[in-house]
Amino acid sequence: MLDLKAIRQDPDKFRQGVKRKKYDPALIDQLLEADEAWRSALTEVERLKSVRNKASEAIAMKKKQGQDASAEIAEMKSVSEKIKELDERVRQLDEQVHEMLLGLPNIPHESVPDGDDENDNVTIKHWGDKPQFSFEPKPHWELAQDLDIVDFERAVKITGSRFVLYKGLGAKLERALANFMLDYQIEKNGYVEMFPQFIANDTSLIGTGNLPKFGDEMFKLEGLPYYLIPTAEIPLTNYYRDEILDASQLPVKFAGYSSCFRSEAGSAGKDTRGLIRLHQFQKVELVKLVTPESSYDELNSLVEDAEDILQALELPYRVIECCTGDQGVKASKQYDLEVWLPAAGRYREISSCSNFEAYQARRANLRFRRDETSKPEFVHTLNGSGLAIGRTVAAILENGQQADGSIKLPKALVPYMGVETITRRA
RNA sequence: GGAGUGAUGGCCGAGUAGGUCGAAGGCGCUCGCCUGCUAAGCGAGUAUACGGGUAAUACCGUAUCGACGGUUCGAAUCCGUCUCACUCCGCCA
Repeated sequence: MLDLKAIRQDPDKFRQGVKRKKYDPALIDQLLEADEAWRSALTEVERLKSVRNKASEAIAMKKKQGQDASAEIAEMKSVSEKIKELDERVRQLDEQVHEMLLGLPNIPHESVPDGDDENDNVTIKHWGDKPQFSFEPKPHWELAQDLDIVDFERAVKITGSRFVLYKGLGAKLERALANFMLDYQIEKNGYVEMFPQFIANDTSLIGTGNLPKFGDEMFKLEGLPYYLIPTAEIPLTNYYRDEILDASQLPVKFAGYSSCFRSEAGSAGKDTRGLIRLHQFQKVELVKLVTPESSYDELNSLVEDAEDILQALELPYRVIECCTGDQGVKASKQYDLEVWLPAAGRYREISSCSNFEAYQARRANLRFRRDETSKPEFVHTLNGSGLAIGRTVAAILENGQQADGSIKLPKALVPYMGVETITRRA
């Protein structure tokens, strides 16, 4: 959510910001119009309430002295009715303004490159050497099925399409990656480990910006205002919702492992094979709550924290700075990490790291106080995947494959896996 | 799932025959005083949001005693619904 007061003060800045985000700048003017109507109604009803309060006091005084106050009471009766009507109008207008505000995207940081879509993103870094094969590299789903470490067909029987079940060393690889990623972030980068619930209520989802606009991307529990979380960002960012933190608590750094559930509405026909796009996947998510002045430095270090994992897993990747048109709606600035998938012959997003500035903090009422006497201020929130585990499995399989179909594992995983290669069980 | 109790400011805790209650008192905290150190003592202050106002303060107004709705000229106080917490019973990993 954007700052309404800031929009009033400098509408043009927000018209342009919204436009850069590929939203209609007229939204700002509509908002200001509704805001104006709300404020004038509010001023009027508050004036009437002031009248009423004074009259009530006078009535109380008269009664105490045993005098008759029926004239005043009769007069106030009509005032009260008017207040009731106006109160309702104020409520409606307030709701309208609030909804419009919730529907607006965050505006991009000035440093973000302009662009329409992913083609305008800027590659800012490459890391690692793409593996060279003396044979035609296989896609990860073939490797996995040949090794009998995932089962797509039976997963469909159990649930439906876009689900997968890991088996044997595949299941162990999932678990090993989760442990490795968590251990790394906790021990090396100072994150606090969190294991959240996988179901969150609507208020939490409004707090992070997934509602009201993106309800159809999530699975909702029937008859309840509860959703399966699309990412651990939801519980971790909402952990301190409606609280005022002490400045000494910042930065808050959480690393949380969870399953993530996405309905993948509108992606029919895309990435239908393999581990790339599923209704359920697991992920280690990094979330930070920081002071406003430090948030861009914190974004850089967040990207590095995610890169650490890719480097430790010896996976070639590149870092992309997302252009204004390809950023998430909530983000002020966003970097994506894309891992190399040799069989596909392309890079795929494996982590997305964003600074939301106060966009989420304002929605979730996440504040901090610099010292005892200062006013509460909104924190800045950031998050990034560290990493999406399904796609990491895909990358390890495709990059580590050998001529005989076995998989050479990254050294960092050997202690977690107990083997150096994944081979087909006899 | 059944039965009961409760929800007040940063914390504890008063406050129901409705009327200066934003709310007594205590603790904590901030500032000042005092005391050759420390402790104690004394005085003052100490919520949040929104609107108006201002260069910014000041200031003015409104709202907030779990949430929502109702009664009333007026509600922390009365009525209804909901949420949450605690206790007991049942059930379960």
